[in-house]
Amino acid sequence: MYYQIHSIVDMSTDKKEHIINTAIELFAVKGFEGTSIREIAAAAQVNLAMINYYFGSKEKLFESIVEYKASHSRGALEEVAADTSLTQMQKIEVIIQRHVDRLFANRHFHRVIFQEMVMTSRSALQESIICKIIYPNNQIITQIIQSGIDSGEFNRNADPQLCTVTIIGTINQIMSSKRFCNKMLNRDDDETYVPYEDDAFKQRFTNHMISIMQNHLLKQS
Amino acid sequence: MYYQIHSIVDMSTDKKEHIINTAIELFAVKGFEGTSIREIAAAAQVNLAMINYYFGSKEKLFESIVEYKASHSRGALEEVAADTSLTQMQKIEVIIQRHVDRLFANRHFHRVIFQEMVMTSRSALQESIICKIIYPNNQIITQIIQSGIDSGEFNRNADPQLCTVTIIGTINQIMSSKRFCNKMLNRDDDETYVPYEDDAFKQRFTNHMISIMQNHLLKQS
Amino acid sequence: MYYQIHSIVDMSTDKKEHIINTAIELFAVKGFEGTSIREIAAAAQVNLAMINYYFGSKEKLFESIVEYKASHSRGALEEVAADTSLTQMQKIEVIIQRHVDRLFANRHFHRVIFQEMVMTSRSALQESIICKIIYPNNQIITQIIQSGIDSGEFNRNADPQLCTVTIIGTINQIMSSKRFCNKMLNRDDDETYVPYEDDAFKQRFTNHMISIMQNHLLKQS
Amino acid sequence: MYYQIHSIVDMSTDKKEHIINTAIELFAVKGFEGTSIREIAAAAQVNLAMINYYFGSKEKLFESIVEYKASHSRGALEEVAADTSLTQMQKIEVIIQRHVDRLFANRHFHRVIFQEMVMTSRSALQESIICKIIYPNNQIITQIIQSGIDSGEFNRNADPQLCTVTIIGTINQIMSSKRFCNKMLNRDDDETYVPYEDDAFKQRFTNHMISIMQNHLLKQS
DNA sequence: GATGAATGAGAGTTCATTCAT
DNA sequence: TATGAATGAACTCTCATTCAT
Repeated sequence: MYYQIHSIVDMSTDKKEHIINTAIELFAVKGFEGTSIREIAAAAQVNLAMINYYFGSKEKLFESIVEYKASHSRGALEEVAADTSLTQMQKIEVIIQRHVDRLFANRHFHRVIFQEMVMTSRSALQESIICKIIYPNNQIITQIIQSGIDSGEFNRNADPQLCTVTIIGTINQIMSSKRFCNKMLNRDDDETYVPYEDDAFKQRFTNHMISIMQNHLLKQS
Repeated sequence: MYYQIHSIVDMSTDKKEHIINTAIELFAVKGFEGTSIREIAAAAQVNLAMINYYFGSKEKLFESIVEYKASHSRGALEEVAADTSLTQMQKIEVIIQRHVDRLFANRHFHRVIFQEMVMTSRSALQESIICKIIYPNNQIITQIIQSGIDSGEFNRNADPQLCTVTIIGTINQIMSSKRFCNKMLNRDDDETYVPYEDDAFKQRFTNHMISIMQNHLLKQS
Repeated sequence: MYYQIHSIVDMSTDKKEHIINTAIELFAVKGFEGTSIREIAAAAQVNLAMINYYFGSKEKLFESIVEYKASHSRGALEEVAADTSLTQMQKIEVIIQRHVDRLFANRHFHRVIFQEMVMTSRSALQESIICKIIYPNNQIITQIIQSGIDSGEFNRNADPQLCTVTIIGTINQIMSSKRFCNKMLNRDDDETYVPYEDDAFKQRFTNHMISIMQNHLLKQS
Repeated sequence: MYYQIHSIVDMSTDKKEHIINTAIELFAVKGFEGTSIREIAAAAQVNLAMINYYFGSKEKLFESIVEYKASHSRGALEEVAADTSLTQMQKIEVIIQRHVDRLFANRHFHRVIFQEMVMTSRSALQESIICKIIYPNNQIITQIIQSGIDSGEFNRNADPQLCTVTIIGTINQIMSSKRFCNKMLNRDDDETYVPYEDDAFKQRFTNHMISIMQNHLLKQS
């Protein structure tokens, strides 16, 4: 009986997570405005009113998604940044690698976040996304580059802020649309090809990013 | 009577353009889903039914926007690509410069296009955006880089397709959100600052992009 | 064909009035909160969206009712007040007579207005009801009584403001509930008896009101 | 164990009263329809389901309020009516005085009752309000007046039933809306003025009511 | 006895679109 | 060509209530 109670408590948490994960997929495909809570409820096979019951409103559901994911990914980059056994360039390399890994694996969620960041309306959402997710991560990268410049490891002409923009902008561009990605890679004839699931492409992309940053940041002998 | 018809045609062309320009601004601010044709009609001071009458539907209005803008910007890059007096690196530099210029000047329109490209639903829109606007431009850049590699001007390890992604991804990242941009530049305390109107920032950004590509593409002596 | 067009234009106005009249009856029976615009639409046999199309919102529909009725009843009392051929007491008598007549005839509308005046929430509605309908009428009565006192026709101990409250409060009490009214008159056994349609009762009530005010206002010889 | 049960019973009685008092205040401000049991539960800091558990439904909660208050105020008027040391006029004076006192002090509750009496729907509520609270009180007043007429103390032309309506109608009109009241008294500029808490106004109002009834009921020598 | 979770019904509102003229 | 009127569908959200524990 205790276990029964326990499992029900879990079910409640599970249900929330279940709704969140369903919502992420739908938001990723159809956008925030384009997805109705009716669809989410239907897809998650829960009552329509449950969503407002749990999250309060559609916007708050979105914010819950942001909180949920932010809390699950926090500390990934800090660890690397704090690792004194690595050169700054090595840190950048590891961060690129991990970032690409993470985004390829969570591409649905990432697209949701990216879409809302791009949207000018719904300021509250944009604000929380930028402040809670995007900016903190970017700041870590910027500071590593700044440290590299200060220590003489990196080219003093490099622009730390814009280098960060290049790193995440390139990744975001790749993530922004499967169709765009395939078109660019001349794979648009193959509907079934998903670049984000192709390890070879992931390696190729990671190499490109690392190479770009090495060439730009490192002093040339 | 001929003149009458003619003037009416002109009037309706003007009206169409007027609606298109109004719609671009609203779509840019509130997104496609977030903007109702009621709002567009009100802002353009035309009858609500006019819009469906002229464009058929909301989606077709959007496609008209794409067509309209694509037809107005076509041939800008081809000219540069065909200029035999320039080295491939110089072509890249010019293209970066012009692209940044153009996007900063038309940032409202650009954001609309970008938003819809990111959205996975509304396939028809995405298809036409990618095929009519994004891909042709990218292809030109990719081919220039390929030519540079083939001629030995560029590093043979460079990845032409991903280099193109880096160029437009970095710019898109900057364009995607004023708030993000200001946050990155530590200007988020100043609500009135619009980076896209700041020539100094435009220069700084252009320099960064050119520098990145030079360091990456050019062989190091 | 011209007449056809004309009749259609009228239909539009008619439809608005039709909706208003339907809404008055429903609001009177079930209150503002208790009546859904779905019910109003069904009862008026118009499309649900029409109501918002015409009136903007449920609250604005109510305000339209107030405006509509206020504009139809304006000037009824002013005329009496301005009639110099009458003594102040005669004016009061005529006003009581007409007020009772009017309210008995429009008891549905009156109950709606009264209900919302009593409701503390929905301040905006209350405000407009009091300022546009109740207060102006009351002010006229108060001023007549004041004039009577000033001219020596009325007892100087009378309280003009509270006398007005007595006049309209007594009528409102009678109008407030058919069931209450019948209970008071020991007619609660007869479900079909509608006091507001009984001329004998109307006369009895009018006489009572006039008698009360005569005894209170007129100096006793 | 007995004590435990006992204490729980006491607790639940307290809780019931607590809920009732919270509900009275909310109903008075926002009306019956306008107040959700969620709000009541939140304001009373009890579980939402508690209210249905204790009272069965929202309507039954309201009836409980009526019962509760009716049982707490019963016998106030009977006492006066039965007092043989008073003339009928003195009884009317005392009743007016006490009634005004009681309503001014319990104006929140009174407004709830009055609102629901005015509402035509929810017959059951209206029925119990009229039968359990309003009618019994009114009947006492009516009978006193009838006794005065029969004994020759009062004017034989007076209408006992309608005189009762005038008494309670005037008071209800004053109680129905603070805003109306202040507007009538030319105090609508002062948001903070609460006439029901102003002893001077209470005296003025009581005097007016007594004066009206004296002038109307007493034979003029 | 007491409660958090869950639900179906219905609320007001807004939408893109169509129709009659 | 141009438009005010009208519509049906769908939206988010809140409601009173119930149920399993």
